[in-house]
Amino acid sequence: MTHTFEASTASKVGRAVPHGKRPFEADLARRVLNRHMRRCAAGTMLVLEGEECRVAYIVRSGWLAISKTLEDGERQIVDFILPGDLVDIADEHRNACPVQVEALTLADIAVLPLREWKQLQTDDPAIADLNRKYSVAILGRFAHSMLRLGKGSAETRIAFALMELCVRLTAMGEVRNGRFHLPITQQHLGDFTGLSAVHVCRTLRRLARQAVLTCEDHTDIIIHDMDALAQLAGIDADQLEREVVPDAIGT
Amino acid sequence: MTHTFEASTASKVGRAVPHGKRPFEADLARRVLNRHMRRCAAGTMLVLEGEECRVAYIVRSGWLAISKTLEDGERQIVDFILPGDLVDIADEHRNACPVQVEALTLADIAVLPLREWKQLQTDDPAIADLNRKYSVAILGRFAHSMLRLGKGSAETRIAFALMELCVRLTAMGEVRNGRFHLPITQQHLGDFTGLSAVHVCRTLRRLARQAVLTCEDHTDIIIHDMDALAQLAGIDADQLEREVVPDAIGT
DNA sequence: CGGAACCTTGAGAGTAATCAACCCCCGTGG
DNA sequence: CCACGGGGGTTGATTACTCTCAAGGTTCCG
Repeated sequence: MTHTFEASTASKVGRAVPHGKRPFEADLARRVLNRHMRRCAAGTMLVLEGEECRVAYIVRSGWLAISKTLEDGERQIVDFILPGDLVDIADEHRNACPVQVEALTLADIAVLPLREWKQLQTDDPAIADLNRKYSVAILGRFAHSMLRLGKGSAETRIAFALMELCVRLTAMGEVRNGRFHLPITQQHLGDFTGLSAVHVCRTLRRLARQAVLTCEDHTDIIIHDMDALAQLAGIDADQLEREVVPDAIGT
Repeated sequence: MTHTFEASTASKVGRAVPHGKRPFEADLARRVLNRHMRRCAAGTMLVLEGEECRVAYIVRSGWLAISKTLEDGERQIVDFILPGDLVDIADEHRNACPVQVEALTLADIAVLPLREWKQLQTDDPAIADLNRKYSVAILGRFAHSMLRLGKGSAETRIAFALMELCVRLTAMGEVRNGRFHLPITQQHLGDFTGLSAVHVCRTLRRLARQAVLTCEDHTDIIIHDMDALAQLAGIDADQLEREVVPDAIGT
């Protein structure tokens, strides 16, 4: 039973609310969360499209994906969920969830029944506030993604996806010298950017040839020239952080 | 002063909550809304990207677009706002809105300061509930749009866009025999589907040649074969309604 | 050692963008 | 009344980007 909500995660999550308030670190929240921890293998489906969903997820470790599938099987990843993130897509008023949620890596997740999750927000206004920030951040990410999907070239989309992940991981303290771990395949990146895995590969190689970034061990990304990447993505890194990272909202 | 929130609109909006509850028809709501009515010419920018936004909009008549622009000027329409819809993108915690809101046609809009909007929700739980439904609907529309933008062909995207609008307009009673008014240019449709205006035109003509639909007067669409359109869009019309129309959520 | 999953690269095909010309409709002003 | 201009829409020709198919490479693991 190693996967409880103790120090390491609590401090990481706590960073989401910098100025002294750390909702998920509060005794109450930690106790509730620990009661619902669950470990999921990579590939586990947490919510299937069209099935009902009456729980909220708070991720302690591992990456999740929220995705949606076309009738012919083509899949679009709508959002990546990183450690410390909150997934609140449940809707008590309907019995069919419009999206799918799956674990991309081994993941430790608190699975909160909707009632307890609401209670937690009622009991601790800071948690309600955090929830609002996550909603705002996800809307920001959606708008950005739609813009790139609709009007961006392959280079723009890849550059943007990497910048978004880099900015979010930076806020979690997971980036050192422009280097971060990317525990997903090129296929996943393609499902997120609307490109084929083959073209993701080509685009990454082209960026590497331009000395913008390097891929290492197929699992790490090192960004050498953030300005060039921002130029390709068509966004300023600071602005992106404000619009996409819950930690940066309202501070 | 013709643009007050009286019978015609109130009943249309009221349809959003079928079972006897009609929040925007209640005396209180109507009085507050009428105090803030504003008429906007086509092309009016209500919110600029990057500027602060401290108001909510409730549309009485006319179409709006929520859009986002790339540095090179390419624009993506993220969502269309129809009569009776609610736009609540304001965030009291930051001073830069991530998207732009503009009137596509002449429009009558209630512009509610955030404080009054919140008060209204506090005073009338039915309005708070309505707000939640609109949030859920917009998320559903975003997920669908992202899927089509990422993985759909031009035909799929156009078919989906028309189906979404048809379904939403049907819920408002604005569709008769598959025919509805589309007060936007092909350029707008292109900005929404991520296609060039030229290719929107070609695709519409192809659909017309296949007898799926007809365009009339450049402003009306008549859908002859909804099943074929649904097939192309990759979605069932009933399912789409449940996921995209606030009226249909939680009923 | 064999297999599986993923990455890489090349060649060819297909889709949508761009450029360009023309049309139509409509409002304006001579 | 008509000439004019502007905004959309339509169509064709050409270009460019991305997909698909295919083959081979690497790493990891049973």
